[in-house]
Parts: sequence; structure tokens; C-alpha cells
Amino acid sequence: VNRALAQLLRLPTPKAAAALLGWRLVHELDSGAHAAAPRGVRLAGRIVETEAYLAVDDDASHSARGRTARNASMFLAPGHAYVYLIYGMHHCLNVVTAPEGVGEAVLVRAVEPLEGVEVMESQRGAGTPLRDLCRGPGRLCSAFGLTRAHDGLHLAAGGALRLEPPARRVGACVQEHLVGPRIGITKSAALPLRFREAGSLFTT
DNA sequence: TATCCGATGACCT
DNA sequence: GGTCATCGGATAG
Repeated sequence: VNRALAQLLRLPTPKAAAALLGWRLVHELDSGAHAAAPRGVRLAGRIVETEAYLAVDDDASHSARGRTARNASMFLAPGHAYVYLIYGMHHCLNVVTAPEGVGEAVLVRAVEPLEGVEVMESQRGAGTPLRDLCRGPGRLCSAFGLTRAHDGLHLAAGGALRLEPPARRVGACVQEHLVGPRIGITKSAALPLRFREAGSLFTT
């Protein structure tokens, strides 16, 4: 459906992770689903931090020990969402990459809030600083209302949850990104597979 | 069936 | 910088 996204997701996963910086994550909430959103609301954020998880030589990847009920969507075709529960209480959103059957994905670690900030605040807790609304994979899922119910959805199928290309304004595309080790893992911890926008105030 | 532990976040000092 | 909440998947027995 989205040619640019399909093309991006054909890149090797680390390159795709870097290229997703600047893209927008969009979630259109059902009308009436939230008190603060009586007519339906569009939540949107600009991706500023990602991590790549690979199918080979990556023990930190959920796909490292094969396909299970939990990680099945990681093996779907590129563009699907892989959403999982971590530490029994937080959710994390991944964008599936690599051809169908190959378990690779990009973890979306942080976005810069663009639209629907009031609803994000209501879902994250009143008084949450703007900078903290979507800084961290669990926080952004909380702000966007993402759960296992969104696991396996396709992000370029015109549904409520989708990715949209960077806006055509100066600075919308990420000019420069920083590369470093991934966060919160113990296995394959040294691999340089974390990407964040240089200078962003909204990264972890 | 039991045990271990994680791609985290909130709150404390 | 440390602690803890909280739970389901993976693995071992």
C-alpha cells in the first residue's frame, strides 16, 4: 500500500531501523473509546529512536530461539506490527522487517509527540512532562494505547494504526543519527544496533 | 508443574 | 543509583 515504506523495509534491518527515524507513528482512536476523545482522535509522533533485532547472531532477539506463539508476528511479512508484553506490565512496539519467515524487527523506542498530546497525557497520567510522554518503548505504547490487541496488524494497510512518511517540511527528515549499543539487554549487548536522531530532546 | 527472568518504568534516596 | 511491581514465555524436571 505504501510504496515508500515497502521499499524502506526491504533494506537490511539495521539500515531500516535508521531509515525509520523521522517517520510518523499514527494511531486513530475509535470515537467514544476515550472520555477525552468523544469524536475520535488522531495520535501521532515522530520516530526519534529505534533498535534493530536480527535473525542471526543476535541472542537478544525474541526470534533467536525460533518461532513461538508469542513472537509469531515477528516472522510475518515486512510492515506488520509485533507488540509484546515485557516485565508483565509494559508493551513494546516493533515494525517487522526482513522477508516473511525471517524473524527480524525494529523496536520503536521513542517518538516525539506531534498530535493528540492531551489524550496521550490522559493515558500516561496527568502532569507527565511532554518530553516523557513517549520516551521509552513502554511509555510510548502506553501513550498510544497499544497492547497485544495490536499485535500482527499491518502498519501500511490503511488501518487505525499506521506509519506515515516524514512531513515535507524542513527538518522533518532526520539529517543525522547516532549509533550505539541497545538498551536493557544482556545478550549480544555490544552490537551497534540502536539508532537515534542527533540532537532530539525526546530520546532516552 | 516449578522456576527463572526479561528489548521497562516509577518512585525512592 | 537502587528497588520493586507483576506476569507470561521458555526451559528444565
